[in-house]
Amino acid sequence: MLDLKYVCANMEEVEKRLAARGGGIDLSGIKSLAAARRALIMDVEAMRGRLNKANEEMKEKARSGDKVAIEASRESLRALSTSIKEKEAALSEVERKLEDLLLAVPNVPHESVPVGADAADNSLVRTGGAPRTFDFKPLNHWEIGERLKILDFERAAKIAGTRFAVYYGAGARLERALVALMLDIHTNEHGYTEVWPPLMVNSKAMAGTGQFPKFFDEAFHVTGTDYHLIPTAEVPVTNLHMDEILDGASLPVKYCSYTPCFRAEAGAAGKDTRGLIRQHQFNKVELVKFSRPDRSWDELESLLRDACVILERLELPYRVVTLCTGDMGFAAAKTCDIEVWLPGQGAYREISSCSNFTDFQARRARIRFRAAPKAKPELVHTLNGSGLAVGRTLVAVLENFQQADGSVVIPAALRPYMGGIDVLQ
RNA sequence: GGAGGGGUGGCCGAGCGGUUUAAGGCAGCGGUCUUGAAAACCGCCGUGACCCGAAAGGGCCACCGGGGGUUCGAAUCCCUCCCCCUCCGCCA
Repeated sequence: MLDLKYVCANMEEVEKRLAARGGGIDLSGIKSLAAARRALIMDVEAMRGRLNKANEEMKEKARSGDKVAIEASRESLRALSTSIKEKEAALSEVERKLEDLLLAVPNVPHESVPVGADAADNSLVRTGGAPRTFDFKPLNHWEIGERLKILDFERAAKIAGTRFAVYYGAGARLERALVALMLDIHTNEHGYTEVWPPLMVNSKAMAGTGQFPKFFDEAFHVTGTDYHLIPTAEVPVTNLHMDEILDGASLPVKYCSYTPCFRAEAGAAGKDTRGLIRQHQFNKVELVKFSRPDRSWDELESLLRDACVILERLELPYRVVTLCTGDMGFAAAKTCDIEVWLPGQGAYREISSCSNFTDFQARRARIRFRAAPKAKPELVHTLNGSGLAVGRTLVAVLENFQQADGSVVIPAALRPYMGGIDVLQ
């Protein structure tokens, strides 16, 4: 959520910068509602002040036991009290409308974000590692997985549906090894605290990070409850500090969290229908940071580096791109994607998305900090990024380390986690 | 699932319709005293919206788990929801 005062004071500027995201965003309703709100607040406060004063006098009358005087005042005070309630009802209606509008407005892109319409306009930051050359035609990961009998999409469809997978044997082990490797690196080397959160959250948490109300249909919901399956650990972990005022000295707070993630993929019909790339359920190790506002852009850089380390340890070629205005998510001020090279597809595919949300989520979830012990609370900046998407990492390992005979070599960094398995065959 | 007991400021804890501008204590901050520290004493010590002001600051209103109601007036009474604790039942 954007700051109402900032929006009203910089209407044209905000509209112009939001327009770069594409899709018309009309802020005019916000300005008029904000003015109406201010007028109503002034009215209500003045009336309440009068009522409070009159009640002080009532207190005196009650003490002196002057029943006649009390009865005389009662009539007019009842009328005042009633009109206050009416005015307050009007005020809360205006505030509700205002909030509905504000909750639907995306974050303002940072100055450094390239303006563009879609993924084609994203800008390359750098590449890491070079794609290996194959002297045979590299297979897709689902072909490799099915041949090795470690992936089974048909039986997954039988028990669940499309966009699910079953892993067997060394495949299941590989998924688990990747999770362990990622968590070990982030906790031991990068200073993150591991978090194991609930996999279902309430709608307040979903609103805090920006999934609700706008993207309700992209999540799975538990019928008859206010529980919603998390689409990413970002949701429970960021909202851990909802309604809190953090000690400035504790920042940055850095969490990493392995969780399954659940996504309805409502708008993705026909996209990546085969394989592990786009599943209703997938594992992810997520990095989440709470930062002082003046440090958040540096924290985004280090978050990005922390995620890249995993790819480097796994000897997987990747590149980093900055998403353009048209390709960014709703809550982000800036997003850098890490894309891994997939020889089976002959393409770089997203494996991590690292974003600075500035104070957008913090305002929704009321996550603040005090710069000094007696200072006024300020909103923190929240950041997060995948470190990494585990299923897609497994895809990358299978495709990049496949051999001509159909086997897959386990990258050295992963072997300690594979219980003696060096090659899948 | 059943039966009870609770949710008050960073924490503990009073309050049970108008002496509350939320008592008191702890922690924290500033000061006096002291060579220094401790102790003692004094002061400060919540959040948010809105108004005035260039600012420093001042004013005003709201907030005692959330929402609603009764009343001239609600932390206090009523309804409802949420959460926590204890016991019982069931259970991975």
